[in-house]
Amino acid sequence: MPSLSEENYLKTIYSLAQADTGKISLTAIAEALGNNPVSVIDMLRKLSGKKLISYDKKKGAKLSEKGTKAAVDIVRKHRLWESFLSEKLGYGWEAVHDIAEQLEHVHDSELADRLDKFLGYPEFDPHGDPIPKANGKVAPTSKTLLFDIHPDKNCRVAAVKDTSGEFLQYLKKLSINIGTKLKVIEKISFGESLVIQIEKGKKTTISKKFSQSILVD
Amino acid sequence: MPSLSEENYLKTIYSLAQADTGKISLTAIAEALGNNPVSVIDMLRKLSGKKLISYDKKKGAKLSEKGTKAAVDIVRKHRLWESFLSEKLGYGWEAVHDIAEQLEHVHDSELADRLDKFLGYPEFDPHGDPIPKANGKVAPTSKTLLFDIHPDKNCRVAAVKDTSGEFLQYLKKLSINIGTKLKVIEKISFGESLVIQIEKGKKTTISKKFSQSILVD
DNA sequence: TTATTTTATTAGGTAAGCCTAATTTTTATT
DNA sequence: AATAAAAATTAGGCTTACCTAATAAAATAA
Repeated sequence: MPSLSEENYLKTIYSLAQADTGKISLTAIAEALGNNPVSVIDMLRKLSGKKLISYDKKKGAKLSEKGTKAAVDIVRKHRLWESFLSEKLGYGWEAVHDIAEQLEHVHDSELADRLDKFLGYPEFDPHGDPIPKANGKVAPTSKTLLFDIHPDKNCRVAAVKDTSGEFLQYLKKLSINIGTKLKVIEKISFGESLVIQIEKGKKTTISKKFSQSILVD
Repeated sequence: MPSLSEENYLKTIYSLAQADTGKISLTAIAEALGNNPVSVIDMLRKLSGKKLISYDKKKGAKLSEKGTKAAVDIVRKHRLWESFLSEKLGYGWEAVHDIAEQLEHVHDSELADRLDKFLGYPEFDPHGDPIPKANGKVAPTSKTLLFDIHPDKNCRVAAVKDTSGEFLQYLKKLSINIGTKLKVIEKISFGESLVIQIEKGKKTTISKKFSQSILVD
């Protein structure tokens, strides 16, 4: 049984793979987890040893079949718990993530399936992400340009189309990462800019060009 | 915020205090947790440093006000989750304990209260134990040990003092649940065992130890 | 009271999962 | 190709929460 840390690494590698931004490098994982790359290399070796991933300096990290299974399982639990927190306990969508991050690590062979049944087999979590089925099937996520999102909708950064330092620097400055949740507040026709809210915090105005370089789902 | 381990120590000290078997010694705690007494002394010093307990070789361990609060909070979460698992997810009462042991450590300032509300403010968990209220009040248990019941008296299983899988498995085998009606047929002085009748059915001989792990009213 | 057993404690060690500092390797720029 | 920058890696350390082995202190039995 993977440890809590191992599960978090698997989950992170899984979402980086989903985001499809090419090679999953040490630094990408380190950044996503807020860890030091040194810690990451240790863990990748451990996960390799357990045949949950393959890792190669050149090719980066990649989940094995076994690792994918484990990761999807965690994602399933995460999204089911998010649904529970939102639908049954009345939490707002911005609150559910952190609690589900804890709940997803609870181990029991029947828990996810019972919860799924109790919730009426929901298709999507409160953020609109598909909930993996018990058999491991995940509905494909269609990615959209941030620019095309309608106001008041919540979304999650899935990928970026620009890899220039300038662009990434700006993302960093705004604390936007893969997985960061955004809400489109307003679309300003004049000047074609967008007002967005980043995670739970600050509202920021971004340009059309910028919003067309970010893919969300 | 106490760590997972710290929380487990607080909870253990709390239940040893409830059980009221005198001094809460190092070895008693070690036994309850399945740890080495050496590990226990380390942790007790740590908890003392945090003013969650007092510890003295002679007097044993004792929760401070702050520690009691923390312990009751964990017990509240544990019993609420047990109720959820039993009532909403349909788990059997022997299965809920282990899962609740994991769920009780999920941290969120509102979670317990929201869960409580969702469950309709239940008074007792599936094992018949009172669920502490949000203000920290715990209903007193006016229950008697099955062992102390006089022959020929009828009683009803109200709670169990042992939540080990082994014990609960045995209860299951005897078809004893919360609410099951028992009649004490005979108390055998030699060997200190008890002959009881379960519901209207079979007569069974049980050990002193077993009869001291069942609370009836 | 002395011997024995139980309980508490010290000393030192381990694994997991992090870290900083320094170094090597790879990639990008001039 | 030479140089600079970025990424990967090694070496060594830290904290938490455990452990064993050895010793001291206290309680119990002879």
